[in-house]
Amino acid sequence: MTDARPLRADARRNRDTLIAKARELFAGGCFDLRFDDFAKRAGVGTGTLYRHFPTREALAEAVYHEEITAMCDRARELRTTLPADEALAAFLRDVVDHLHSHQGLARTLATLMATRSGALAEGGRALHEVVADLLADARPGTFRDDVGAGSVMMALQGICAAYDQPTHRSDADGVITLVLAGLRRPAQ
Amino acid sequence: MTDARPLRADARRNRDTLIAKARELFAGGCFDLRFDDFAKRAGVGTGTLYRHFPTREALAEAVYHEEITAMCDRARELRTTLPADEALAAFLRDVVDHLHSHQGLARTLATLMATRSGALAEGGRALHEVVADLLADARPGTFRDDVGAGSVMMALQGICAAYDQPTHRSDADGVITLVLAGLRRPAQ
DNA sequence: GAAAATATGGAGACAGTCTCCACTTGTCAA
DNA sequence: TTGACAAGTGGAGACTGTCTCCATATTTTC
Repeated sequence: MTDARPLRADARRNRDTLIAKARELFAGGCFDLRFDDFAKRAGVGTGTLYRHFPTREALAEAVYHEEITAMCDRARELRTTLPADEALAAFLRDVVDHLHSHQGLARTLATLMATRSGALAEGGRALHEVVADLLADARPGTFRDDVGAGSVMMALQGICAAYDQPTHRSDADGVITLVLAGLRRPAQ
Repeated sequence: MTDARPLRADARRNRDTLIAKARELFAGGCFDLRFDDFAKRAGVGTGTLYRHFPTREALAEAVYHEEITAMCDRARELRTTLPADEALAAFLRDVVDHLHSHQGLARTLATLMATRSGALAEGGRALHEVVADLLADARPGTFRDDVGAGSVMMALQGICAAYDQPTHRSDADGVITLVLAGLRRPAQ
C-alpha cells in the first residue's frame, strides 16, 4: 500500500503542508471549500494539490489516516485488557465519543464506508477488520452468531452519515445501545 | 404544505412528465444524469425543470413521494392488525425489503434523512413519525424506553446510505435484527 | 556541476448548474 | 367568442468549480 519510490524533499514538504492545512480547515468546520481555493490557501498551485490528492476524499483520508489508525490500535489495545465483549462495547462507545467532537472524521468515515473499493476505502476496511475481530472473539458464549460485522459497520455508517443532526449524540448513543444489547445472545 | 394556487394545466402536465421520466430513469439505475440533459430527455426546457424542481433532491423526493406515503400507510395499517412490537418489526423488515429492490429510494431516503430542515425533509420526517408512533405504542412492557425513534432512524439511515454495498441485503437484515432484539426490554 | 529525474504552478479548457427574459399558452370575465 | 392578464416556457449564455497540461523550476544522482 505504501509507495515504493520515496518522495522528493520538496514534494514531501508540500504534501505535509496540504495535510496540515486541510486538518486545520476541517477542524474549523470548513469542509466544502473550493478545491482550487484550498490549494491557494495552502500556498501551492492547483496542479500540485491534484497530483498529491486526486480527489477530495483522498485528501480527507490522508488527513484522518492517523486518527483511524489510532482508533484501530485502541481497539486492539482494549482487547488485551478486557473481555472481548466489553472491549467491543468500549470501542464503539469510544468511536461515537470521538466522532462527536470530530465532525470531519464522521463525514470522512461516512464517505469511506460508502466507497466499496480502491485505496480510498482502506480506512473503512481497517475499521471493519478490528470490529470483525472483536466480534469473533466475543461470539462464543456471549454474542449471537447470526449477525456479522458488516451489520455493526452499517449501523456505524448511519451514525457517521447523520453527523450534523441536532440530536446526533443521544441518537448515536442509542444506536450503540441497541447494537450491543441486540448482539448479546438471548438467554436460553 | 400543499400549495394553495392550483397549477395551470400545462404546468401540471409538464410536472407529471418530469416525474414520470425521472421515475423511469431512476428505476434503470440512472441517478447521476446531468440535470440539463434530464430536462431534454423529458422534452422540456431547462428553465421548466428548475422551476418545478429547484434541486435534484426535490425531484427525487417528488418521485418517491408516493412510495414513502405508501410506506407510512403500511405502518399504520400494520398497527391495526398486529401488536405494536410486531408491527414495528414487520414494518422495518418491509422497509428493508422494499429498499433492496429500489436503490433509488434508498439513495433518496439517505439524502432526505441527512437533510435536517426544509420541505425536502418532509419524507424523512413522515417516516420518523410513524416509527416513533409504533415505538411509543410498543414501549409499555415490551420495549425499552431509554432509546428513541431517532436511533432507529439513524440505523435505517445507515442501511440506506450503504445501498450499493455488495453485502447490503444480509447486512441490512442484520441491522434490523440487532435493533429489534436490542429494543426488547431485557427480562427482569 | 551537468544531466536526468522529479515536481511545480497557474492559465485555460471543460463540464455542469442555474438565471433571465422575450415569447407562448392558458384562464377567465365580459 | 374574445381580449387582457396571469402563468408558464425554453434555451442561450453567464457563472462556478474541476481538472489538465506543459514550460519552468528544483532536487537528486553520478
